[in-house]
Amino acid sequence: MTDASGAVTEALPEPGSKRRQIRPKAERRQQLIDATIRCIAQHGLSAVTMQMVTREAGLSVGIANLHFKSKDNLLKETLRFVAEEYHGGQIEIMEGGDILDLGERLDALLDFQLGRGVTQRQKMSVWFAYYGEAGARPVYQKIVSTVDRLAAQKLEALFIQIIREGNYRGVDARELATGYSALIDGLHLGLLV
Amino acid sequence: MTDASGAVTEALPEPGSKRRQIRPKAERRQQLIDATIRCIAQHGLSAVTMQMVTREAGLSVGIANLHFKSKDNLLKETLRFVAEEYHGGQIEIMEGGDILDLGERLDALLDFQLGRGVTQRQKMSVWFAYYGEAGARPVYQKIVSTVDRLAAQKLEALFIQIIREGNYRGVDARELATGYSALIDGLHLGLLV
DNA sequence: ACCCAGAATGAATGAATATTCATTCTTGAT
DNA sequence: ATCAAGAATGAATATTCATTCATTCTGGGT
Repeated sequence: MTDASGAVTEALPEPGSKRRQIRPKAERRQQLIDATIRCIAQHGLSAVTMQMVTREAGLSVGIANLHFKSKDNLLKETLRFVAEEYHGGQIEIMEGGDILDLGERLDALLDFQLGRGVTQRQKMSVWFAYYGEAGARPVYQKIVSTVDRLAAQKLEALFIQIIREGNYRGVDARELATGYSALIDGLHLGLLV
Repeated sequence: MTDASGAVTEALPEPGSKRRQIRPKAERRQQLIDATIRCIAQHGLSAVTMQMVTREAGLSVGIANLHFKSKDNLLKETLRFVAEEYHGGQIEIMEGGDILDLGERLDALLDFQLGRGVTQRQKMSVWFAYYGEAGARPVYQKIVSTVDRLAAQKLEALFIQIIREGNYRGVDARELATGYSALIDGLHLGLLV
């Protein structure tokens, strides 16, 4: 095919190229999960469709059911990814040996929890979208609560250390951890509106 | 019609009666909103269907579109109802003249916010279900933020009074109000999982 | 006793969407 | 070069669901 000037067109694979690319399974899964996150953040969990997600990922509809077996499963895996990433990051900070001072460690935790990029904001949208459905979906509840409980334990452990080190009296580490978590969650929620 | 004993049956409209009842518009609207709240709490916002809501209300499918013009509108009105009830209750406590002692007033507020019946829990589910979608739906955001802002102002006013009365130093009422609200929201969230 | 405004019904319609699968294409091994 | 394995595609299918509307029913007014 030639254009008006007679030059041969369609030479380089431009952005919207239809060239079929074969990539390993793991990469495609992540690509689809990332697309799902963006779709949920932008359109809301209840408006997400398979077509939407696969288009966002630049792939065909069939592929989502090839790598995840259903829409339900894709959503579940997306929640698992976000949950593990968020809580995993916290846990790494809390038990990581690279920061020795406890005060600094708490600062780093706060920084991680409240630091905000577009991506972070998107993940929070996803997080709360699932919270909204958690009451009705035991599967979601289980994923969230499993990973949540672990982070809560680490946080309590951190507070226990801080209390001991500072010789504070009359403070219950568990209550402190609960309150701290609730406060952070509430602040996140406020950022969404 | 008579049964074996000769007595006249079908006298009283038993529970599952098919007898068509005509009721004023306002009553039907509330009936449908209540059913919607229960459905969202039980099945999640994204799983709610018109059939589900009308069956829960014990009415036919057509009626929802008669009183609300669409599903979208029914959901919007349901959110408005929950938002106004929740924040209206808070505001009433905060500016109500029936409790004069400020400490007691704060206690009453806490009681209202954390007191828990089944109904309260259901409403919380609804509340957070909408939060999850708020990022994607300007309409929801507007409803929530409008009513939210007002409650935040009243809360700040209450804290200003308390700070003045107690002669506390170095405390910012606005920050205190923000933190208090976030803490309450976070605790509610925790209760859902 | 009769009417009728409008409340209520639910089968039918059409649009949206998850899922399937026959086919096409890519890549690495031989 | 050729081939096979399996990754990717997207048109077709089946299902689910919001919305419509022709029809039925109710209760207050006359």
